[in-house]
Formats: sequence, C-alpha cells, structure tokens
Amino acid sequence: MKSKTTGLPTCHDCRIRNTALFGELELEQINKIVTLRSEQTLYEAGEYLYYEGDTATRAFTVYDGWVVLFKNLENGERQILSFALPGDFISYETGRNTKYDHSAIAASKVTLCTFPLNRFRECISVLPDLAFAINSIVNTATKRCHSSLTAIASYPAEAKVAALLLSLFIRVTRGENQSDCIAFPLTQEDIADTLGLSVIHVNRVFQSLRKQGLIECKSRCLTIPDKQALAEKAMSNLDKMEELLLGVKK
Amino acid sequence: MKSKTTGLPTCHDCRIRNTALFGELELEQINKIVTLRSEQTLYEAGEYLYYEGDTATRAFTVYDGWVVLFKNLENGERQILSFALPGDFISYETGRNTKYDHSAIAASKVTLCTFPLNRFRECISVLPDLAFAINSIVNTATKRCHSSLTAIASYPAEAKVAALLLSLFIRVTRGENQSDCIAFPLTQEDIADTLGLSVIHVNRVFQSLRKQGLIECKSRCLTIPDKQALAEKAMSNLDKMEELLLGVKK
DNA sequence: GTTTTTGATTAACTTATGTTAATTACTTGG
DNA sequence: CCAAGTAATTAACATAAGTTAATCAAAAAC
Repeated sequence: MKSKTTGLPTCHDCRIRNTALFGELELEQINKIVTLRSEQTLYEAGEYLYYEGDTATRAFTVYDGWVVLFKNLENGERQILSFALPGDFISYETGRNTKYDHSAIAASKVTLCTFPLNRFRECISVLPDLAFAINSIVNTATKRCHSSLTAIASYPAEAKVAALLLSLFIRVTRGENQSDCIAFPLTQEDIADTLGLSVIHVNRVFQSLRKQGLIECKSRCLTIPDKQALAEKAMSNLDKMEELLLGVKK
Repeated sequence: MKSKTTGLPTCHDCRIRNTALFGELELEQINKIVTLRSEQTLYEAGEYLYYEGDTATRAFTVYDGWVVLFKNLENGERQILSFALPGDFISYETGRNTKYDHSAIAASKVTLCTFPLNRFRECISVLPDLAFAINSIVNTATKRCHSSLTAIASYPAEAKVAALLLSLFIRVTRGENQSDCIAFPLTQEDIADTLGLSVIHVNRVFQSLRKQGLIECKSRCLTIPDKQALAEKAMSNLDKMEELLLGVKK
C-alpha cells in the first residue's frame, strides 16, 4: 500500500477552493504562487500521511476524504485530536526542523494537494497576504481545539457525542440544510478515542440518541434530522457553531 | 479598577525578549518594526483583558504575571483553556472583524506589552520573517492545546493534575533545575476549571501528591522536588515536555 | 485587630462512566 | 459464496469522580 501521485488539476477552478487555503486569496494572487502546490496524492484508508516525531516537510490541503490526526499514548491507546475534511489545510509548520507532535492517517480514501514547506518563505515574501490566509486557517483550527477541549473537559457523555457528530455534520454539509445522510467513515471506536470515552459507553449514547430520534447512523452514513434539537443536547448554540466551524464568510 | 498605561521600556534589552515574539528575530530586524508595540499596560488581579465575543484589536506579550484564558459555559461554570505566562504572545488574530472565542483575565498583577493588530499587515510586508515568528508561536500554542486535550480526555485525575503542575513549573523556570518554590497564583478551583474536575477531587489529588512527596504547595507557592518523578505520575516524558513547552532552541 | 470573604479540607453518599465478557451483525478478502 | 475479521450491541458488575454539607484556615477588608 503506497500513496500514489496523480496529475495536477488546476487550482483556479478547484471544486473546494473557496473553503481551502487559496479561498482567502484573489485569483490574480493565486497566479503568483500557484506553483507552490507540487502535486496531488492519493492515500488508501489506513495509510499514514506522517508519524508523530517526523520532521515536517509538507503541508496538505485535503481535497477528498477524511484524515484523522492523533497521538499515541504510553498505554497503547490513542487520542484523536481532530479530523481534517475536504478543504482543510493541515500540518503547516514553520522552522527548519520542526517535528510533528501527532500522527495523521487516512480514515477513508483520501486525495491530498501537497505543498512543500520550504517554498512558503519565498511565497510569503512575494505575497504577504498568504501569511494572513494561513494564520486565519490556523486560528480557526485553534478555536476548534478550544471547543473540543471544552466539551471533553466539561460536558456529559451524551453532550460530547452530540457536539462531535453535529460539528462533523456541519463541516461536511457546510451549513446547508441537508436532510439526507452524509458519508461518515468513523467507527464508534474512533469517536470513543476522540472524546476519551469507552466504546461501550459511546454505544450506549448512540442507542439513546437514536431512540430520541436525534441521529440516524448505520453503515457509514449519518443523518441528523433536526440540527437545532441536537445542538441543545450538545449544550451548544447552533448559529455560533456554524459561525465558528465555517468561518464568518458565510 | 482600570488598566494603567506605563512608560515604554525599550525592546532591545528586554528581560524576556529571548522567549517572546521578538526572540525569533535579529536585532536589526526588530529595529524595522519596533514601533509595532504601542505601550505597556498594567492590570490588577481579576481585571479582564478582553471578553469572549469582543472584536480583536490588540495582541499582547505578557511581560509579567499570569493571564487566564477561558470560556464561560451555559451552566455558569467556566472552562480554562490555557495560561499565559511571561514571554507568551497571545490573542493574535487575522481578519478585520474577528471575534475572540474566549475571555482573558489577569490571575495576578500583570504587565502587558500591547500590539495593535491593524499594524501587523504592513509590518509583515516589510519583514516577512515576522510572519514566521508569529506562526512558530501559534503552532507551539496549538501543540500545548493538543497536550491538554490529550491529558484531559485520557488521563486519570492524578495524572492530569501532575501534568498541569509540571508544565506550569517548567514554563516558569524555563527548564532550569530549580529546587526553590515558584510563585503560583492559581487556586485549586482554577485547576479544577482547567482539568474538568471538581474542586473536591482536585483537593483529594493534592493531598495524595503531597503525601507522596511529589509536590509542595501552600500560600501561593509551588515546589516540585523531583520533576522526573512527577513526570512519571503525569504519564509524560520529561524531556519531551520541556522540548515542547520551551521550544527546540534550548 | 476584628470581621468578612475566600480558599482548603474532610466525610458520607451518589452516579456516570469504565471493565469484562459474551453475542450478534456487518464487511471484506479469497 | 464462504470464511475471517471488524464493528456493534447487550448485560452484569466495578470504580473513579461528582455532590452535598460542614468545618477550618488564611487572606483581605474594614
């Protein structure tokens, strides 16, 4: 199983450009630095993008599929830190010898646009706005991390699961009112590893949320019939969540 | 109680420069942009730096004292996200109308260097390295957030408390072998609010850690006689922690 | 220096979540 | 299409951490 390099579709008419790194920039700006992207790469589910401790050399935009970012713990367990979905820009590091503090693995078939880190310095000299585009993305990631941290530290299990499912649903549907199911490649164990719960307890919560009609989830498909209702279970404000997760530019 | 502006000590011979924003830069570079800093401001313990929902207008370097960053929860509780100690650069936001996702409050008397956000764009045009200095700081903050998240989600209470106390101790002493106590302005309730534990339980853990001789903590003073021993309780590798918390340039 | 407030401590009791173990239902590879 | 692995489910039981309540100690205010 080896990652596979594909051709180079253009960034201008990219399906996900509005939500990705270049989404912050104007077309003429992208022209200046479009050579920054070196290639598109394909990963199979279960394949590693990089390992904790590796020296960072590339950043990625997720073009398609789900990526899991996680830490391995002393006791053999793992702690999932976050999920990267289409449009997300990850693993941007500054500094010549910076090491990743976490590993990344494809949760499904994944297509990535890769950006060699050593080219960012020159690109930012040419186009300082790129620095702001990146920083805006990184700050959004930090805010998401703050939200997870808050939920994990303070919410009861049902609210944790509700908040996680809702946030993933919002990110995938980009806030559209979608009554269909979304493709959902995570197992209950993944969710347990994200929220610091046992698989058994995640299952209990799933049963309960299903009985309440708040979620439908079977065979890699997730439906949320009433986002507002689930947001209440998640002890969260739906509008605030959408603002945070999708950025202000809705 | 109103924050007070003081004179403008020079940045060149700043006591904490090596560890702060400008620590990443050369002296001649700082000269280019030293006017970025507008003033030093003094806050009393309990005073707010800013509130969740405020539009971000300034970034800060903590010159002296401890700052608490936190979210208020629906149920009246609060979730502490992180602590900012001398040398830390906080609340840098890109974007004209970005709002804070958390509040910040002085945990002790605090002196801050303030930087108006609207001046960063021009400064980065002049000195692109500033963008990398900032990004390096932000990425360190993200890694710390990953560590807290991991501890809070997966560790038992004793390890959570051990990890938090040790990380604060390391940051204050900058990894020096210090057998004396450090000034420690946090209450057990602050620690409970950080780790998502009840005050009662934090107290139980304190008693236990004290009986094991791993910490001494009374009247706003904290001593850690054996960092290595506490690191084991914290389920952490001491060297890795110091590398992460202090940056690689030790 | 006394009062008031805030923070720390202890105990008794409750509960949410974890653990172990066994069964059933899906997927996936051959 | 079957076999083998992976994921979901259920039940019985164990425990870490929460809750309530009361006391004590130490700051801070007057």
